[in-house]
Amino acid sequence: MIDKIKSEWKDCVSKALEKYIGSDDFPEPGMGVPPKPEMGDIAFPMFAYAKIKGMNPVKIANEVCELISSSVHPAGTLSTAGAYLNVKIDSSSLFSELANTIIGQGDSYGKNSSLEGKKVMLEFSCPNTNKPLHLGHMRNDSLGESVAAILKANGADVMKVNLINNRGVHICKSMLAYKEFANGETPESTGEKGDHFVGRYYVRFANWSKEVEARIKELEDKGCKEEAEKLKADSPDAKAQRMLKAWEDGDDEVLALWRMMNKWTLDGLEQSYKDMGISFDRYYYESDTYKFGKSEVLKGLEQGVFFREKDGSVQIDLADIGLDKKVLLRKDGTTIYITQDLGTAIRRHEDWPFDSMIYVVASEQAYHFKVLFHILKKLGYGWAEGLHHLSYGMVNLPEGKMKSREGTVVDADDLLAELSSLAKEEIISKGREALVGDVEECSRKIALAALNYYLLQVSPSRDMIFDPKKSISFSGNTGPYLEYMGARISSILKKACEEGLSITSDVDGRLLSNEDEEHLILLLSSYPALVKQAAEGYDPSVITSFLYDVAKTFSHYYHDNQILKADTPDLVSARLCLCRVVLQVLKNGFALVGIPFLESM
RNA sequence: GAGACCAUAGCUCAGCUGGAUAGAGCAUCAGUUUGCGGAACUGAGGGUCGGAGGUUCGAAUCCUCUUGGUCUCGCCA
Repeated sequence: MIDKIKSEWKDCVSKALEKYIGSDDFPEPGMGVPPKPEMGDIAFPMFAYAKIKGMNPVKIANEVCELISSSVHPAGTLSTAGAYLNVKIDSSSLFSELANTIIGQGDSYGKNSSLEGKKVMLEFSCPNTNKPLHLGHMRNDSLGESVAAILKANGADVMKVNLINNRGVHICKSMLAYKEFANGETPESTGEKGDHFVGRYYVRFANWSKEVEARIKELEDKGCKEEAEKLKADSPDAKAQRMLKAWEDGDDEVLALWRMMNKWTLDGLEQSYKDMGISFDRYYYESDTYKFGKSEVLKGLEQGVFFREKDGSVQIDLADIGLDKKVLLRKDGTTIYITQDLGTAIRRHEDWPFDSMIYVVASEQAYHFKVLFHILKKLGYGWAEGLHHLSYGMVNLPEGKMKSREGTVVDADDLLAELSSLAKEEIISKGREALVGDVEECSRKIALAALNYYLLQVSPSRDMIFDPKKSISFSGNTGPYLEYMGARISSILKKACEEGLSITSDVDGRLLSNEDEEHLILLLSSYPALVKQAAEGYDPSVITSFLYDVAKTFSHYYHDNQILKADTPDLVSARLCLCRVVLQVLKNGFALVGIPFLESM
């Protein structure tokens, strides 16, 4: 609706300029937004025409303004400010139509069909089965889940997939430590969450390995070369390598242990996903795809896309994209990371022929994806053109980077629990337990809002600093602030119902004529275009900043204007209707960025 | 050495398809409740947009160079 008005005005200005300049050979008028709302809603700078006419741009603005004003033009008021031609849209006259649209479409307001019929596969999270999720995964998961929601809102058919990294020598490490030290304990027997249980053994392995390394060095220093060699041959790392071999050879005992521990971790991860409101449509496991990747590489070798090095390894020469050679199969024929990813990509396209596939993966893997996409194209897969790496920066702590060795990794479950308990304290200190009903559930939803909003409001490409203690405050520009606005509006609407007022869209929109009201109307009507924009850039921050803008404006409005006790019944109705549509749009936006809506908090 | 990404207020971040006086939040200081939720609202101080050139009527935004940071360039994943 607002787009239509804008383009009408653009045409109008364009036509006026044509008349004024006396030819149609001039640049299209640029459109912007004036710095202050009272100056208008659309701005047309006239600088570009100064040169053509050889005239002062301020004069041009004034004369074009007169030209338009004196003839038929779209609804709105023209004014000039320096070299700018500003249009003030009569937004209150838009309100009736806007309110009808929003109320009529409800949860669908903002959705569009620009990606109708497009199949988009979205890969994110991709944990390994050695350890629980940490803060880095949370950024990944927030982004993945949000981009999926945004693409869906644009009509795309989205398939969310997770690739579980459940094979390799690192997996052997936790298994080995378990075998060595567990004495048969299980997550059930210790009451631990499965992923944390397995993670503990992974850490145990690292310490064990370090101890043995130290002992080897000690022996070497003492000159006991033989004993040192003996210990080295039987070191934890050597054992892990042997276990990997046994595993790939199909050793029953190793496989049984792997299945058991793998399940423990996956059950734990599943619980975390559930807590974080994350879900997947399909899981892929590296254990299933690596062999397929190998056969694809061998096929490519036959086609001459790859070559076999003298030592027997299979490689590709990437000179055509300015890169070096890259190994695809080791000389012993075993696969590496990229081999598996090749197999996984091809298998996925067979399973579900997507138009595009987005990998949500940290920016440190940019090289990997560049090579991967290139190889798939070389193999002749046309769909490889639709592959995209949505790269995001690291999450660092105020003290610096997270390091598992130094124990500074922020655990996802712990963080969520900490945030929930902060929220709970807040609820209790305000004495709102009775109001919110299920305190635990409400706290969790506040924690999720805080987390998702914080993670999504930063541009994906940037590294970010996350201070678990300070960065997530519940006041200011935060997820809980947005939830709070939702709760307050809900509360007003509830009160209105209790007072027997009906909330309809059949109101006189012209009564909504103060600055905040006009601003809100324009904001709400711009929402559908932003949903589209967010999808084009795979960028949830478009939505988060919009939501903040709406909440902030409403907050100000609400503070300065009475709603239920407005001067006349008609004004009460109009304002209630405004509340209702603001709430609806907030809710719709929340759904795109992982902010749970709360009626009370 | 090569490439990618980043640099904006004390801190955390917006703004970047070129437009008017560069914006939020936190922190600091000062205010606002006889009103529907104070997790709120208002105001103040705080900036040579890393630096230097260039393009342009106009540059935080585009180009070049430069400085600093992070990451990558594994037969690890």
